[in-house]
Amino acid sequence: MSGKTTREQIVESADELFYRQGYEHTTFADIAEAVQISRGNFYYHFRTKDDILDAVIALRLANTQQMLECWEAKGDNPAERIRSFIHIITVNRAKIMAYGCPVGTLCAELAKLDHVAQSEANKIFTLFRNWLRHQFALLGFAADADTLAMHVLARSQGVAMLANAFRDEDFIHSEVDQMCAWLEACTQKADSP
Amino acid sequence: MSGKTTREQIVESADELFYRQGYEHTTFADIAEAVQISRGNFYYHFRTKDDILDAVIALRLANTQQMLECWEAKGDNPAERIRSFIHIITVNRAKIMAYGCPVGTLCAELAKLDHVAQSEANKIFTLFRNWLRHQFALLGFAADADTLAMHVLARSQGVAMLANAFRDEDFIHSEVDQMCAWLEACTQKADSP
DNA sequence: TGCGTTGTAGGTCACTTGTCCTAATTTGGT
DNA sequence: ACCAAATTAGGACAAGTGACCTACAACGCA
Repeated sequence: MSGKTTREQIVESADELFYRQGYEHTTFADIAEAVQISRGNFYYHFRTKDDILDAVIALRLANTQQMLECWEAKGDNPAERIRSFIHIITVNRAKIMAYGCPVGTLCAELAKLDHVAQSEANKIFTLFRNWLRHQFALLGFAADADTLAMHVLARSQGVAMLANAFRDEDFIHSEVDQMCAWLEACTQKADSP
Repeated sequence: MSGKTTREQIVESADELFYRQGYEHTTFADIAEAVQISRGNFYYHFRTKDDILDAVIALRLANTQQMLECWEAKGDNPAERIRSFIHIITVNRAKIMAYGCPVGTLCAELAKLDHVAQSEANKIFTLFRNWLRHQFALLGFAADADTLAMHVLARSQGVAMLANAFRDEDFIHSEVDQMCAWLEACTQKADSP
């Protein structure tokens, strides 16, 4: 059908299901039905459920890395790149209102399960963190770059959390606008001290 | 032993376990062991697991309501009360780093499970939201009171989320300080326009 | 064509989970 | 002391889960 291997299909379906239903609540039967293969079959591709989780996290890490590199490659200035990050929430608002942030909700779930893959999932956060820190450093905030990066990350997470709870699209736009205004004020302060 | 009824002990233990392990991952056996009663027994007190969840949410709603009323009763001005809210994160930082925000993580989990108690759990958020809105209204932000309330709520959620993922206490203090400074700037702007 | 590798299907197994039932025990009022 | 109600203990049950196994089909290569 599609040019993708069965393994890839499993990982992508699991990725989507883990996002929509959570890791623990997603069963082998769910994934098997989504991929339209026999239950027993995909023990050929993955030995345990944790192995699937590892593959899903690896996929998300790769996709995130790629997205960040894509933004990096574009000729925009760092401020514009940070705005791209902020607008992830706007672009994905429908899914975020329905299921929350994929990164945040996964890390939160794994923390509660005290799962071994916790640290691996957190690397997705670290990817964003380091990338944002780099952008802020380019803007001249050498000392505060990491603090600013964490600040942007935190506000995005908070917006995703409440947008999910209240299913409020106006709130998303309001907060995104505020964050962009804050960023504007930041950069102006850095330009003319 | 303690003056509490078995039912109260069950609800309190379930409350703690749901927070630490999540709702779905907590089993009847877990609760029974924590309360030191027979598994079969507490079907006398609760017919289903959902019933326990309802009771836990009701308890959290009551506790939250009481905390807010307590702050309301104190002679502090509204700005000081909002600061009390912000400092919940500081006071509970150990648990938040370990398990995240009790309200946020529960709402997020129930959203993924598409659970019927979703709307009930969200009422805890609404309690905070309305209370914060009221404080901002008292400060003179009639039109923007709700927006400001949601803003404070969102930032707190974001801090809790990342504090949990990165287990970073310094980050908590840094963000709390920033929020207090932001609040200070807000109120000064309102006082002398 | 034949054969070894790769992939798939369906069934099985041990275990856990929520739910329920019944018998025993405790408690409180008379 | 006695009895009815409230409470508890322990086990039973069906459903669902992750994990595993073996037989069969498909494919590539000689």
